[in-house]
Amino acid sequence: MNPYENERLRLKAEVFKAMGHPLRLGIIEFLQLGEKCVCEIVEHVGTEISNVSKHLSVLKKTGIVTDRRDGLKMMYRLTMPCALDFARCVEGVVIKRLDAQRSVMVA
Amino acid sequence: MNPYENERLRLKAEVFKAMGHPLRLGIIEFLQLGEKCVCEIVEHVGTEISNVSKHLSVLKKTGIVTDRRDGLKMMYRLTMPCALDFARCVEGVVIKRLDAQRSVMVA
DNA sequence: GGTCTGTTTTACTATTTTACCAATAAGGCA
DNA sequence: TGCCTTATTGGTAAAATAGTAAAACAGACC
Repeated sequence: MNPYENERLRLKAEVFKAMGHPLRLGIIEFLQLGEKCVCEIVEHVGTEISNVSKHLSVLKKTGIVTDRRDGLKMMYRLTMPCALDFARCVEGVVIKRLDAQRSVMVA
Repeated sequence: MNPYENERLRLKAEVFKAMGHPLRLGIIEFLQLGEKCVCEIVEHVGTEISNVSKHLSVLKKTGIVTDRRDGLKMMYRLTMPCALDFARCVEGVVIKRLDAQRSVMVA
């Protein structure tokens, strides 16, 4: 593994890592509905606005979302559509695990 | 966001998080070539075997890989093919950033 | 049983991430 | 200008993660 290869993996891992938090994933899914302001995102995910803002900056840094100002509001939108394709795929795996958990709980 | 929704996002984020480490991503890409033993993986990624073992357990826990014993060796293989599709997609984004970095270095 | 090989687990330290709260922008409007 | 709304940044404590080395484990083979 040469330096270029290491850097490639590091950048790539950064994208996955950015998506690897429930709140950030929730934001990404919400943004599928279209451009949203921070205030709408806060309302949807239900946590401190400062917390949301920081998570948004993580997503922005890796290029998953981008923002623009609209008056007082900052509008965020997705810039990596393929992220959603994969998210859908993972969904299948996750649903299985959720069902398994429910079976255990019911039993 | 109800409890089920939260749990769904948590599990889903776990998959991304597992892929969000350069070493683990390197392992995943290596396993595209087919089933490999821990010793081969160690040689490929170039770090302590105990470290590789721990990363493998993370990947296994989330269902990205699975293992089987073959004599003394533990063989690992991918179980989430779609992970690769997304990885390829992210690749495009990453390559752009890498190129940008190189431009800066050259300039 | 004893020993070798291949792998996992444990114990430890250093670093990173996270959530919360307070403080600080930055734009709109009286 | 002053004040309101919206969002970001800084600080801090708690929790999670990563890497290393040593110990433990599991199967193969004598």
